[in-house]
Amino acid sequence: MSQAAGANLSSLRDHNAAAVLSLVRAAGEVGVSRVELARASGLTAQAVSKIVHRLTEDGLLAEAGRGVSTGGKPRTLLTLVPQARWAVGAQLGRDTLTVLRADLAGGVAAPRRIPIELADWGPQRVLDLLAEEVGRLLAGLPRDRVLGIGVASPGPLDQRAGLLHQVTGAPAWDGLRLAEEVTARVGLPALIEKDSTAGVLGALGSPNRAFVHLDHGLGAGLVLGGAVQRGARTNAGEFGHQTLDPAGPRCRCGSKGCVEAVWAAAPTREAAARVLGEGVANLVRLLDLDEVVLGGREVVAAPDVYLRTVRDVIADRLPDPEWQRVSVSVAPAGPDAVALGAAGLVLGRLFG
Amino acid sequence: MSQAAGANLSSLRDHNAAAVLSLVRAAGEVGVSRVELARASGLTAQAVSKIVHRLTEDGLLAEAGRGVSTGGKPRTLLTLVPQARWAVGAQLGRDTLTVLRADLAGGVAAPRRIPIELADWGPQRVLDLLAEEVGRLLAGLPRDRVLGIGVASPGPLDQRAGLLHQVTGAPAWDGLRLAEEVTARVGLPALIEKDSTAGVLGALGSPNRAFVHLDHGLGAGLVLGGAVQRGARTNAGEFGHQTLDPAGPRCRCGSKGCVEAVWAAAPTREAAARVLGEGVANLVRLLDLDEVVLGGREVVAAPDVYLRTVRDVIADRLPDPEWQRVSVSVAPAGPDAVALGAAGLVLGRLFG
DNA sequence: TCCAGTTAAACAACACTGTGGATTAAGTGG
DNA sequence: CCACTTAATCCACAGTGTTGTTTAACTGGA
Repeated sequence: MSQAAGANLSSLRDHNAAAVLSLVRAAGEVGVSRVELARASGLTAQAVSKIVHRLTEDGLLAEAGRGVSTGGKPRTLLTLVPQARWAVGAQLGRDTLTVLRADLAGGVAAPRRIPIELADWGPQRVLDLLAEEVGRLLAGLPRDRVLGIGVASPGPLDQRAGLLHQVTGAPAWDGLRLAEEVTARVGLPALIEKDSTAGVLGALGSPNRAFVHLDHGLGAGLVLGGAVQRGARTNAGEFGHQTLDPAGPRCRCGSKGCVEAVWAAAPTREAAARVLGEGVANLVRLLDLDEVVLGGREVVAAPDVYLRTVRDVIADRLPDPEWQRVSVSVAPAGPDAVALGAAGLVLGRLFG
Repeated sequence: MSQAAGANLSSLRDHNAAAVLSLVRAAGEVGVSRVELARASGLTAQAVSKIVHRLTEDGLLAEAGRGVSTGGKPRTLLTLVPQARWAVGAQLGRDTLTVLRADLAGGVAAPRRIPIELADWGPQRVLDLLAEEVGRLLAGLPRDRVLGIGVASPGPLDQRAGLLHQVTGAPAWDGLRLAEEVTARVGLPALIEKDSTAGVLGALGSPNRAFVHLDHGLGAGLVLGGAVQRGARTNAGEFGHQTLDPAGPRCRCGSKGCVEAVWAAAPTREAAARVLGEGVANLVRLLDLDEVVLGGREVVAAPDVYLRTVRDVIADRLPDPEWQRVSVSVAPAGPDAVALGAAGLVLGRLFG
């Protein structure tokens, strides 16, 4: 419909390599055999054999023991070599800069959270600090094993062009070519992403899932049909400004009764969690999700309240047993979820 | 992330053929040259040449005049041969069966709307009628030029498995293997789709768009990131059951203040359209859409009211000029939009 | 201990994809 | 008439996954 892009033989090779790599990653530490890869990918055994050979030569895969025999030669198990490649992930928060290194398996190394004043300090000082931290993070690592850096930022922004729009309350950052600036400073390919969207890439999960980000505002990162959804202007996920109650309080966006405004005005955390639950139930039903991951500062502060309440509201609002099968969880990486997702954005290119 | 499917050389060929075909379709009756196709697809001129040759032999493309010379040999323009292939589209409505034939360019031939009683008549009678109509529709057409039939139905349903769930108010249809039944009766490959989702395929459009379907209920069909979104249980688009006002009237789904309930309770059509506008504004903002198409019986009855009001509400709710660029329109195929989309589902396979 | 049977993985020849360089087709303009 | 330009094709080729065959490694019964 849109991306009528042709593919050539090297695209084909890369695509299949990514498919195999992705399947091996999904298998985790247990490993998978070549036969299983062939069956799951639809490729022939011979093709898998060749692809695995190439990936092994590149150091991305390794053999890890054998499976049990079922009457013949036992399967040779393959696993990812997590530390064959790295990606840097960063989150520019209003008052915190988070930086970390992620390996191929999504493992976090050397996470750091540094207090900053995003609005007051302005881009130069913050980005210099970022570069310094990245330098520390990559000290001693061969540069050709570092795929790049992903930077998550509050929106709105232009993800494709790599530039920021008017970040609320931080005019100095307006129009900044963030991706270019970062590349120039740290010497790595840089990608930028809205914080809530980055969050959804922080861990593997269902092809139809959302990351609900409770920080200063309310945002959502969406993976639908197996693909990250950014929308026409790369600003999808404005979950917080869905009208939930036309009689509700006025929101900073100008409208009345946005989820975010109602949530912020709730008298107790329990009540706020119920409001969130309503919004999440809407989301689940509209997009037919089967997984919702909660993250962000507010969730980290009170994971149990949010988890329990959101589950309750969903059970209440979606009584059909078919719809009950929605996994609601808290992002395992906790306060690093968004930065890890930013790194995941970079790693994602290897996995298709 | 999910579909780690491998691809082989024939997938590659089909993919590129679809890409080229899709570009030619997008060019419309003006036509495109091979050089332009090469540039747009990223393929080499030679590859495009070969692909066009194959497609021309299959009768799908034809040369249609020459462009103007820019100092050298003028470009040979290519266009789709619309009637090289056909697809049948059908919509099972509660009180109407719509059947039509669509060509490759999305042109409608021989549309028919027949009064039925979906719930009372039951599957056998309705499907026999469908088969009869399809027979009439395809009389004299070589069968190998008919790609298949798409059938749109009220949800919920399992699109992948091709079976219906409990269609509200029509228990006789519950659990019916609709795709199989249709194939058995009309002798064509059959695909099924939720009516609102089918609607979004009724015409070409933005890669991030929604079809908002106002019929007995309110549904939405979503194309995001260039792909139709069906969700985990292939029931995405439950737009009507988004809570819009917790103090609103009780909905047939059990919740209170769903968009659908508030909409249905509106005293005037103007008021109903405003409610719809609120819901659409939520949708646009959440998913960052740049195109919304309105369709369904209620819209056909009063297109102007809905069009104007929805545009007004969006302008009001999304004041940022960046967000203003949302095209709101009424489905050009009018009452045939959903059936045409069902046919489009089948045709879509040719275009990737 | 041997050996037929079974399953996994690799080897070898091959078909078919798009690619790159050279060639032909069909115009423009002096 | 001819140099020049642009479009499209011809031809040899590199590289992908595929098919058919062979080797590796284990099970289990004689």
